[in-house]
Amino acid sequence: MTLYVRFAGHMAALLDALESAGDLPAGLNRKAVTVEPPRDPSHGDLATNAAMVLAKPAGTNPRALAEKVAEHLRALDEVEEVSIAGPGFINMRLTPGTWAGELQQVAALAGDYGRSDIGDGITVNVEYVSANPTGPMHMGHCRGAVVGDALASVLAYAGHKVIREYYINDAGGQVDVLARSAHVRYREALGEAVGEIPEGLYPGDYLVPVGEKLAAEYGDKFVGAPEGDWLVLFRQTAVAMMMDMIRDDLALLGIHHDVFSSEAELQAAGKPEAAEKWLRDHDLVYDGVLEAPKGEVPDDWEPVELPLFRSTKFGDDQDRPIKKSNGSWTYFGADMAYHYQKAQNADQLIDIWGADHAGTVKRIQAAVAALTEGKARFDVKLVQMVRLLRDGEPVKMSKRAGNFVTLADVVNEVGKDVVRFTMLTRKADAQMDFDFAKVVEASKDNPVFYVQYAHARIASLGRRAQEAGVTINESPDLSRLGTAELDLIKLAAQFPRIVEGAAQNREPHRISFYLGDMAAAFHGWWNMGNDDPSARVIVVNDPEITSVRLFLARQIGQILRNGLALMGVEALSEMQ
RNA sequence: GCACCCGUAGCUCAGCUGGAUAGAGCAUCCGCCUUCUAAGCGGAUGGCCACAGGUUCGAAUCCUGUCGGGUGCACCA
Repeated sequence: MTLYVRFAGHMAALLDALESAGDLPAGLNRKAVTVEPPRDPSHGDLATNAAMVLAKPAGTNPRALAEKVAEHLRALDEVEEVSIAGPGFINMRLTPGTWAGELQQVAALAGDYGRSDIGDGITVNVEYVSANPTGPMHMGHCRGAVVGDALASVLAYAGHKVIREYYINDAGGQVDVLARSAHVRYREALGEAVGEIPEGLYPGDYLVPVGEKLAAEYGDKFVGAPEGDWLVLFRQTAVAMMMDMIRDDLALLGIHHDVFSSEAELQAAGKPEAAEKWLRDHDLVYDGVLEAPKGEVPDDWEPVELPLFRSTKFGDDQDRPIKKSNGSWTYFGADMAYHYQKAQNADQLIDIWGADHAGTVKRIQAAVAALTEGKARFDVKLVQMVRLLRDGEPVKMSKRAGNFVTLADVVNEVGKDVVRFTMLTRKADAQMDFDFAKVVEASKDNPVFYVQYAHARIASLGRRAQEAGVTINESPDLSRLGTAELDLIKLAAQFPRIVEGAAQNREPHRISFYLGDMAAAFHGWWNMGNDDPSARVIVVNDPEITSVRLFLARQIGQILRNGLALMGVEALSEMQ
């Protein structure tokens, strides 16, 4: 059991004791009680706000209550010193042995140090990427892919059951365009000079193999045939091939989804109809006419009666159509049914979306709230755009010409680990620059490098010690840990809390920031050896202190590895 | 016009789901460094947390309004 978990337990037991002694009324809400490291380390190792939070409901004053709490805390073996400060903070300093014990925990738990059970086995469905199956993945998809994947890993590590899901938008107009584009390539494969790809179709070369496959399969049967004869067939083949391509792209990033759901299949199975019926029965869908849009009204706008979902009842500013005037489902209509389906198999849902879809968040949240009757937690994480730069200059892209920067290009140029780490160096809802030059820079400014470098340094230590001829004691005497070492352990001990925070807030970037801090602290410790040879890890004439420091360094390395694993980044044993 | 995201050091960004004196890197200034792994190290300067109210023991954090930036706004996905 890790330290913070244990102290949460101490706290609960102590409050129970105060209750039964009559010092505290029973049944107080303890949710706001925390045991955390104070911001200012000079206050101590741990601090609790218990007295301040509970004093008022208990009808007493914080200092008096703090005194009683402190009394119990002083009785704990692990606690060296307790003091009451400010408005009623209770600060604790822990014994060096407690920190040494935590270090042993890292060694004992190894890859599981940081694992948590706060998820309590809850099933969370994380839907991410869900790029339209009309071409290879480009950099616009990359950040959401990485954030979603890392978030899924963090949630799993924090004790959730996680379903990684991809929604294939294979039912809308854009896949018909894909099929038509494929038809042009099909004719081309049969020897026709098709010239330039017509405006409005997908011009990319990646459809050439699709045309070839269709030609091989069907010969010239559909060359002059009406669209109705081949559209569905071509669409299916093209979508399947696009999905293969996308899966390959994702694999380059180390991303593998558990479930791929098809919008077309969802519709074929009548899921939207079922959702509509349920909503109509609950008076949440009605037939109505929307007002003309505010702001710029499109030229072809005309009032039509459509089946509308009452999203305004859930905070949206307009009711939303679930079907088009031609009778087919809107994207939203199908998506609503899709979310309902996901909610059947999961307790909580998370969608990772590009920020350009921010405007549609409310309606889908409204739909999920309606269909699950408010029972399922549902978060939409918006991921902001990434600006691609090369030496500070924006990389020009034109989607129409088909020369967008593909994900594969970027991964091939800078590597999977650099891409993944960099995508997590900013919180998801902040815009980000991705500079090809900077992300591979070997300097302190580049967190990717800095963290890897720390890990590589640690990895090299065992080797070094051996070369220096120092005999290493694998179970060293940890009472020889000094203040600088204990400070490192204190930061290391926070890793489990960071994981929990990242999981609860759905913010995987916290892991990368923490790893940056941990690496910086390690480098700082290491650099002490520059000025003072006796502060080095390897002290040739003192095998015991060398063993102690090596043990510590290895556990730091373990934590860096655990954190990097959550981000899907491999830890390097040496820098190239 | 409306909605959403954002506004923290000169710049790029953190800020642990309300805690004590708001942090890091870069830049600037001052020292040091030829090494247990080189791609540096230590220190200093720098803030009305956009602004104004409110909530409470306590606010960068929550609420309301204002200003400023970004994005999106019928049956497109």
